[in-house]
Amino acid sequence: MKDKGRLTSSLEDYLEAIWLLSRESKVVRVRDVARYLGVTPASVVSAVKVLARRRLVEHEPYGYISLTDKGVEQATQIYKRHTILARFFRDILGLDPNSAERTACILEHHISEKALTRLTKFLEFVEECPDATPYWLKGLHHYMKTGKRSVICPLRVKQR
Amino acid sequence: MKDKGRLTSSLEDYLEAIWLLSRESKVVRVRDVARYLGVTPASVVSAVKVLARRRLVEHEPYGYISLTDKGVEQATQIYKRHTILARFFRDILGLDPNSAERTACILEHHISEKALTRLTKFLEFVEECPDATPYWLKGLHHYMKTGKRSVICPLRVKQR
DNA sequence: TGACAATTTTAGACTTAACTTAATATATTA
DNA sequence: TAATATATTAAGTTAAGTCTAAAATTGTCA
Repeated sequence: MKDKGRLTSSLEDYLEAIWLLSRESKVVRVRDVARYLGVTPASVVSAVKVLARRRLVEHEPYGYISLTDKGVEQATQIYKRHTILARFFRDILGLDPNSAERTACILEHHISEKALTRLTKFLEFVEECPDATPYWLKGLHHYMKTGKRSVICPLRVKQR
Repeated sequence: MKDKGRLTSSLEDYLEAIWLLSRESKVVRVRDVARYLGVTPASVVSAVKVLARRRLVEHEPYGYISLTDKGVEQATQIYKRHTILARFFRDILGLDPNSAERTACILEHHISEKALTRLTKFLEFVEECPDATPYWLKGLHHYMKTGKRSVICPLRVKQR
């Protein structure tokens, strides 16, 4: 039994779409996915075939598409990658929401589990610490905007 | 005159390789690139053709490969993306050097200019501030390792 | 200098991925 | 049950990235 490796970006998009749609509609049809992703139904069918071969979705001809447990797990992971990245670029790096989203949409297919874990911890560290934005983060955002360090930040002066 | 859009990941790798090799060897031949990237010379030739069509490299048959100004500029950009990402994942997120490198090698082909700018500013903010590691970063690293916040960090307590 | 070795190029083919269109098949429902 | 919506299949396209094998060129050195 060979390991099938990671899904392609495209297949991840299909899986993610199915998952997202199934959270709103109870049932997901080929047509829904096609509309959502802006492709023809035929494309969805062949993608679904691959996903089914990998036991990520179940699909009987002319029926609904449903996720297996494995499928849900993997879709969840993809979506988590997406949200973590979006939050990082938006809340930490101060990218506008649209750019942050677009960035997340691309990078979510390429970031490793290891890297994601660190990013997650980072966000946790920032967002769950005090209930307000940490001083240093304010300093960062001020620096991003003005190029100057706020007085609050550099408590320590270059020694020598 | 249509815009040609971004290079593919693969072509970026070729361009980057040529640039890197030209910093050590004065001249770069097809063979060098092939060895460096682990592909056949034939593959290099067809890649170089594409790069030449885009005026990123110059190459007369059976001759050396050299970068145009545009090529240098673009290669430099790619490499910058690489180093910024590697530094971020290594120095900020505390990923081991190998993982950080691998992550950078992949993401360098996908991150947008906008996102990179922010990341750059972030590193600048951290690395050029005091001459030592900022308190909060120490706190972050401590948190990454132990899962606990150091006493230094949470000065502010949850108010309600 | 001339032949052998190394290198480069070309031609052709292969694989994979991701699509499409157009025809056919199945469901739904008015 | 006929019309409509939806799904599937078959076949083809485009593109990227690679390879092998043969041909062309260049470099070297006895």
